Amino acid sequence: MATPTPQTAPAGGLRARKKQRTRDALIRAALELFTEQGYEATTVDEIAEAVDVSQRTYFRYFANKEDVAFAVQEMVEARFMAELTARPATEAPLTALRSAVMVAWDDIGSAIESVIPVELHMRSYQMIESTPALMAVHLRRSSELEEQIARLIAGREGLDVDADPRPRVLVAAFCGVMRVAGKIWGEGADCSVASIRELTQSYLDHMAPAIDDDWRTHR
Amino acid sequence: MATPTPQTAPAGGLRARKKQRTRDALIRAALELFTEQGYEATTVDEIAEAVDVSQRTYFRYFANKEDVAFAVQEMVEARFMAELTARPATEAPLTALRSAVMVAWDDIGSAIESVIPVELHMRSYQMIESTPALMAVHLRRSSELEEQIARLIAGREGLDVDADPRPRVLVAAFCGVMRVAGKIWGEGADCSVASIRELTQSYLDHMAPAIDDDWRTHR
DNA sequence: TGTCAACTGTCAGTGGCTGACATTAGTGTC
DNA sequence: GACACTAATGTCAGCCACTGACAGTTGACA
Repeated sequence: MATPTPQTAPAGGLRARKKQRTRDALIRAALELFTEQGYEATTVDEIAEAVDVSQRTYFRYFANKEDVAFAVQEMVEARFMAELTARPATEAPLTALRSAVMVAWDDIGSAIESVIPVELHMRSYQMIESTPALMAVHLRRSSELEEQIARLIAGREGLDVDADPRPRVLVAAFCGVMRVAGKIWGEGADCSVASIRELTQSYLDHMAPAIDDDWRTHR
Repeated sequence: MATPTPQTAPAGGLRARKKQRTRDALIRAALELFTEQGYEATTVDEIAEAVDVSQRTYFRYFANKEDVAFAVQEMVEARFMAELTARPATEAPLTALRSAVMVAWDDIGSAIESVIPVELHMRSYQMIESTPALMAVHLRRSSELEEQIARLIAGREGLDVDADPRPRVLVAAFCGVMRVAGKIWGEGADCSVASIRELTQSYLDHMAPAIDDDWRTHR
């Protein structure tokens, strides 16, 4: 179960706070090691040692070696889903998705900072994109999120997600475009939140035109 | 299975034929074990033992435990890419993609049969979709294929895939929709090639309408 | 303060995967 | 057919991810 209180909240008693501290330390240490010497070249023992806990303890916090790399990402996704849920039902589906992303990008930076430096998160993102094993997990996680989004969209529109293909189709197309934007961002030089926000906007603008039959008439 | 193509070709010398036989046997044994007792519950030792080779030999044919599950899939993808390459450049991008898929589905069955029973491949597909570790690899492989397709489409249209976002955007949306179709097929009861072909067609038809702003005006 | 439960460390063991080296078995040549 | 050459395979040792079992430690709470 993910920590329900990710913010600077007092977080219950001493035991709970200690746990949170260990978890955050493991994330920080892991990401630092991964980005510095590479994911494969880093052993779980090293991560555990850096935080001064046993390997066994690491595996009590994270199910496997990959999971720790997505701890921050999980926060970001939760934020997006919250924004999407909050969009008014009067908005058209694609408009709601688009707005939720845009709003989410605006305050995700500070949320990340509560666990690790944003700059480290940026480097981690690039590392994920360039590490096959992590890329695979990243994509699977994305597809699970995709399913959640489709159900939410279907709910807004009063549709049965299994009977009407449109929610899944739209969300698949939307997420596909988002993934491309993320990839291009990772390859680029500008590691700012502003740049990914802008890229997202631009790519979503291209969605409808790209589906048009003939690209040659309107260059 | 009429075998109109020289699929049963002599394939070089004895050594080469033996190698091919071992490889096919490993695939068959692995898929049979995976689908019967589950992917995780099957060890590489079991697969190797079923074919009467050493574990080390298995790893000389396949880089890891996952790879063997995608050997047939790889054939299918190659077939699709060949069809896509063969489409006339006068076709609009989405039309070419669509046509290539449709043509490919038509004769993929017999190509698969040359290695394993189609029915086993169907069960394997479902197993992949329901095994997280394999699903992750499946998605990564798909995204790599996606990149190839985008470059091919860009080439057809005389565009720079890095400068013009439309190829990647279209392909991302297209592949997203294809993936949803595959998923729905895997969940359904009809395990025929005809049914996935039909599903694909139907879902692609929904693509453009789904992107429209308002779903309520044209139900 | 003492009891309980949560957290952690240690240890042993399984399974995926690799490098090194010896052995076996097609291939081409005389 | 004997012979060297080399690809394919088997064996073995070892690393690393991951897990179950058990014991020790430390917050929580009456």
